[in-house]
Formats: sequence, structure tokens, C-alpha cells
Amino acid sequence: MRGKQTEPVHPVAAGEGLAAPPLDERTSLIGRLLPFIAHRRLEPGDRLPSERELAERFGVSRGALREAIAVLETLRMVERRPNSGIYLRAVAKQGSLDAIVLQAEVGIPLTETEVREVVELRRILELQAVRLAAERRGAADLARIDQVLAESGRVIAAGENLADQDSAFHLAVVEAAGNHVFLRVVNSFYLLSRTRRRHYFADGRRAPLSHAQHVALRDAIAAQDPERAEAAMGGHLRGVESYWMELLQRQSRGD
Amino acid sequence: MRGKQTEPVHPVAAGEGLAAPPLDERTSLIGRLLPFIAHRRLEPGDRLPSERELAERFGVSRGALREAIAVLETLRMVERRPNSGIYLRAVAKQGSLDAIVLQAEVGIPLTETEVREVVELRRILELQAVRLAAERRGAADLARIDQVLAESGRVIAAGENLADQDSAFHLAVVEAAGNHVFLRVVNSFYLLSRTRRRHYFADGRRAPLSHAQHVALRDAIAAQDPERAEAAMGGHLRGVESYWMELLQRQSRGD
DNA sequence: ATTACCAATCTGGTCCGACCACAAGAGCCA
DNA sequence: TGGCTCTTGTGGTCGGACCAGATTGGTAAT
Repeated sequence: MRGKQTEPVHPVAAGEGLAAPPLDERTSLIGRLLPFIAHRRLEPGDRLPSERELAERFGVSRGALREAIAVLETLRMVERRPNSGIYLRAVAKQGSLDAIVLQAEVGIPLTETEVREVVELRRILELQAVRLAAERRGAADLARIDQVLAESGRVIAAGENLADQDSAFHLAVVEAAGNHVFLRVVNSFYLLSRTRRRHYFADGRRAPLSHAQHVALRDAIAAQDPERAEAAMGGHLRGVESYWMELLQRQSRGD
Repeated sequence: MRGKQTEPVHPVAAGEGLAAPPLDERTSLIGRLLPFIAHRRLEPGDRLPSERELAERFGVSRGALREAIAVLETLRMVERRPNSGIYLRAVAKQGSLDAIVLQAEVGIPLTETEVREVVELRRILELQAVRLAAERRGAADLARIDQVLAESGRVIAAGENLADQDSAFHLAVVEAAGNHVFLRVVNSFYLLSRTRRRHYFADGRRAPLSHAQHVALRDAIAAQDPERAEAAMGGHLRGVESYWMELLQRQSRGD
């Protein structure tokens, strides 16, 4: 009974999200821990079972369990009190942005509210970012953007999924804004919707339109015209946003 | 040689920021790990020493070391590759916002560039947040803001440090904007500058002015006047920003 | 000399059992 | 009833061990 479990596979985590992908072994424990917490309907301030009990319940060693808890603590989802226990925090209010990213990574879908909020905040951030980018972009920034665009063209011609190039473009724009902290935040947003973005571009017809808008965006940035850049970004985002909202509609209709 | 270190105290972490506070024992390992990495001037992609070597070097068990690494991995500062090693990532570009928060918590001061970027992004976020707050605030939101304001008055009268009430007010405003993801991001920013804020309000003369501006802000939100609210926030932030910039000036002069 | 193969070694990933310090509660005694 | 001790439980830590996979170096066959 050493090393990896000798048993068949996982003791089954009581069917969560349908068609749960073969999660990264690293995040798998957290991936089972979070639904467990949610399923228990624990309120902020409530105490979780002890480390020893949790470890046994999930069939892992205390060390592995503690590693997961340490991560959750860093993301402000739980709080460890020595000689007392592990307590749930007000995740929705105090949790970090990366807490949501982590949830998405382990396959927990965003709530409808969270989707709306993410969409709204993304718009705020990217509109400001593209303004700054237009104002400050240097030659190197523009070159980087053009490089991404060139690669995008290649990817489209090859009929591949544009998802990665899409995020690369947007991140290159934010980078042109010359604010790395800004870039970190936006980067988290893109990690958050990585899977969705692949779905979005799975329909090959979307790629050319998106690419054309990117080019227009690039031109506005190149011309150092913040107004035009912001307008272009606004229109571009509208398309993506409507996709998200449609998804929510379909979801609420029970598709 | 079990349990807590038997040695005097910490083997001294090679003097970082002046007057490093007695770090939380939890973050102390990371607090020593980060300077170690920085001191080695490792580039993104470089491999760190093995877990066993790091554990020995820092005088902790592998388990404790792994817990710290797990946190750094979650914050996208390092990447663990099975059967290969631990690699440094492009922290400035890929690291999460919470990576900076963690650094601040362990006593690593922000670089001048980071300060400027944080200040800029905070302005962007709070200006938008206060607009939304003015547009959407409900009765409960306003009540919460007023409650914070009342407590602020008490704290000022008692001559205590306004720092906590200050952040509570700003966070209450963001909460009134009705976007919890937004709140998470801003919350990280406030955690980031927690220590500095206490210094700021250590000068008791600042509290009354700040409070007055908060009240004006509150009134604009109560009146549901986004324009006025944004203008008030803009002016309010200017004061704080000038403090930060002065600090940088003094720092670069070598104070 | 070159190629093919194999065994030693190193790495992260995991498990186990133990000990520590501290806090809270149970139980006992005055 | 009051105050005490002792048991129990908790997170925090340690050290040793095994595993699977990758890397590497040397060796044997070509």
C-alpha cells in the first residue's frame, strides 16, 4: 500500500460535472475537495473536518492533503488555525481571482453571476488597456502584435483552432499598455476562460471575423489613436460577449 | 530535532527590507525561498535545486518545502515537472496578482515600477467601480457604506489608525458596484498595500481629510450620480497617489 | 568508430508513522 | 462551587521509505 493507489483507480468522487475530463493529477485532489465542500453547503466560518479525517476520506496521505489545503489557504478560500482546525472563508468576497481560475481548472463551471461579472470586468479592463496601448505602444510592442497576427493568419489558413492566438493577441495588446500588473490580472482572466475559448473557435467561421477585428485593432494601436482603438475593442468584445450570454440562455433553458 | 527548530530563531534571512516584521511562521519558508531565488538571479526557464537539496538548505523537511512550492506553483511563479525538476516561470508576465500580494506579505517591497503600475491600475478599477456603485447601489449597499463611515468617525475620534476603515470603505463601494469578481481583484490590491496604508494613516492629520472625501463620495453614490462620484474618487485617489510617488522619490534619493 | 542497449542515478510524487506545542474540555479533588 | 490536572484533538513538522519516469553513463555488440 505504498506509492500510488493500488486500487483500481479513484474511489469515484460521486459524479460531479458531467464528462469530467481526466484532470491533471496535481489538481485532482483539489478537484475533489472543492465539490466536497460545496456539497456540504458549508457557510463561511464553518470548520472543515480535520486533516486526518479529510486525508482518510479522500484516500490520500496527510502530506498530500496539506499541500492542497495550503493552496486553498493562499487563495483565501480557507483559513488554517493552529490547534483548532480549518475554516471556510467568505470565498465569493474574500477569495482571490485565482481561486476562480483554479475552480475552472478543476472543472467547476462558473455560476451565471460569475460569468456576467467576468464579462463586465473584462470589458472594463480591456477597453482601458487598449487605450493605454494606443498611447504608449513602442516599436517592439507593435512588432510583437504583428508577429501574433502573422501566426494567426497561418493558423487560420491551416484550419487550426485560433484560441491560443486569440489570447496571445489580447495579451500582447495589454503588454503594449506597459503595465505588467495589468497584464497579470488580464492573464488570469484568459486562463479562466481557456476552455470556453477553444469551444468558441471550434466553429471555424468565427476565426476570420475575429482576425479581421484584431487587424483593425492593431491599426488603431499603430496609429496611436486611443479613441478608435477603444471603439474597435468595444465592438470586438461585443461579439464575444454575446456568445457568452447566449451560452447562459441555453444553460438556463436546460440545454 | 523534531518539531519546531531547536536553534535560537531563524538563521537570519540575510537582511531584506528594513525592520522585517516577525513573519508568520506559515509564510516564513516562502519568505526565505523567494529572496533565495531572487538572489540567484535565475532567469525564467531555469531549474531550481531539487526538492531534497532545497529542503536541506533551508533546514526543513521535504514536506514543508513541497507545501511552499505548491503555493508558488499555484501563483504561477514556478512550474513543477515530474521526474525533471522545478522551473522558474516568467513571474512578471505570467505570475498571478496574488504572487505580488504574497511577496508583500513576506516583506519583499514592490519595485518602483510595480508601485507605479499598481497605482495606475487601482485608479482605473476604482473609477469604474464607483461609477457602477453610483448606478446600481441598493439600500443595503448604502447602509453598509454608512455603517463603515460611522465606524470611521468613531475611530478618528478615538485617535486610532484609520487604515482598516479606509479599506473597508473602498471595498464597500466596490461591493455596491454589484460585481463580486471585481471585488476580489480590488481586495487583492488592498491586501497588497495593507502595511503602507497603516503608515499613511499613522499621521493622524490625514484621517479627517480622507474621511471628508469618503463622505462626499458616499453622497454622490447616494444621489446615484456617477459623474460626480467618479470625479470625487478621482480627487480622493490623487491624494493617496501623491503619497506613493513621494515615497518613491524619497526611496530613489536613498532615504 | 559507431551503434544499441542496459543499469545506476536523479527527480518529483506519494505514503506512513511518529512527535511537538497548544487549546479545550472532562474529570477529579478540595 | 471553585480550581486544578490530565486526556484528547488539532494543526505543524519531521524523517525515512517506495514508486514511476527521465536522464545519463558505460558497456557490449556491430
